[in-house]
Amino acid sequence: MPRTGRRPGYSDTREAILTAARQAFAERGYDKASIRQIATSAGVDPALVHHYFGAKEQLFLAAMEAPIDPGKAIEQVVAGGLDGIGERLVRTFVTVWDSPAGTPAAALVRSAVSHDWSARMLREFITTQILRRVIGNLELDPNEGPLRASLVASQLMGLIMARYIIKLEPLASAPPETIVATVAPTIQRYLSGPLDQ
Amino acid sequence: MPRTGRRPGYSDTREAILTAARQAFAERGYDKASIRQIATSAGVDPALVHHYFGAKEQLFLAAMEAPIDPGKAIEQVVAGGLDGIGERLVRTFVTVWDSPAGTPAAALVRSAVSHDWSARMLREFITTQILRRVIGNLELDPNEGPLRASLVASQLMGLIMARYIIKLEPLASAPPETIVATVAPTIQRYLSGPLDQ
DNA sequence: CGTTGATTTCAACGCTCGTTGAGTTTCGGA
DNA sequence: TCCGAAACTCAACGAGCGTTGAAATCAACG
Repeated sequence: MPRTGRRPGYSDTREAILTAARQAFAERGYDKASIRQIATSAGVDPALVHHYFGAKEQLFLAAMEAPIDPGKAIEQVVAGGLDGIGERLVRTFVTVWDSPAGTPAAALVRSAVSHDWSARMLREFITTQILRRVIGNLELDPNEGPLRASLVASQLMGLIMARYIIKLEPLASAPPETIVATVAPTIQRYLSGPLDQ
Repeated sequence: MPRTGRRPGYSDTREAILTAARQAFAERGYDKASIRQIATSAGVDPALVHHYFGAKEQLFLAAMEAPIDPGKAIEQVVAGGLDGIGERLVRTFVTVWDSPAGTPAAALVRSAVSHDWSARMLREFITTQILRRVIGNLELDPNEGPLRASLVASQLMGLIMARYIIKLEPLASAPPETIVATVAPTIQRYLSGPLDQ
């Protein structure tokens, strides 16, 4: 029974590592997530992780790459135009975050707070992948669009922090409908209301 | 010229360590801030930090203890009653965070995301030191009060994240008055408006 | 002036981490 | 069937961390 060398039969090790990495990054953030623990959790030697993905940063990028693609969700939300967009956005948002798809996103947020280039990544991601599309599709006034969009981002990031990271009650356990009912008007006003009232 | 032993003359080493610690915790969060680097930044040996404050957790507590006391600020904000509280709250909030007093608060937030008991601390702090006082002083309906308060917390935490941590533009460089004008109505509605519209 | 205690540094322990290079096993095409 | 490449592990390096115990120096009080 060899303890080293290639294993017999088909093997899905690469995906196993990615899955373990996503969960680790989501639960602990970039810095606290360790390659050694990711390897253990994938039933593998740490060196194998390095063999497949190279340095830790590249593993992080690989783990984030596939699962985060908000393109279709944004299109659906934005398709209906400004009317009722607050409700559609918040409902989609909470649905996604309450689902397993929220895991890698949580990883980005957790990492962004303590890690400099994770913060840069998140900023780039938010602006180029989300805000820009929203602004473009909604045809907002170019003078006000960016501010409106970043206000939306601030409320949604606060929702993430309160509900999923800090777990502030009663927000953390409130049913999705409560969140939608209370937060949607804020988003609606940030996008379509007068900015100073 | 001795390299060890007590230094001649008066010494404010204890305070120097606390100052360095506050800045380090604020810039890097609990985990990444290292005692060795705090010591270096205070011009001191790491062992001296331990001599004065004990373990790292106690140093963190000591660094947070004095500077964070929102009692008076809250009283002023709340004193005027529900009318116009959104504007007063956001203005006070931004003023404090734009000032040096924002440093230790940023430390708490940064640490809370990656560190479990920092998150617990921040949650306790927000609920007992802030939300409870706000709810009590404003005499909110006990059924709605906690939800209203945690919605306020979510928007304010999102503002922190977007403006001070991620530095999302144009929010990060917007003048305080813009923040007040745009965010205050949200806070006002969370506190005094109908919850579902 | 001598002694006690506070202040400060030094050297080291034990730990975890990311990363590396060499070695071992299996697969798959020629 | 052979052989190169892919998969995989082992052992180790070097760095940084929190923490510790002992020693050195100075201040203060009798």
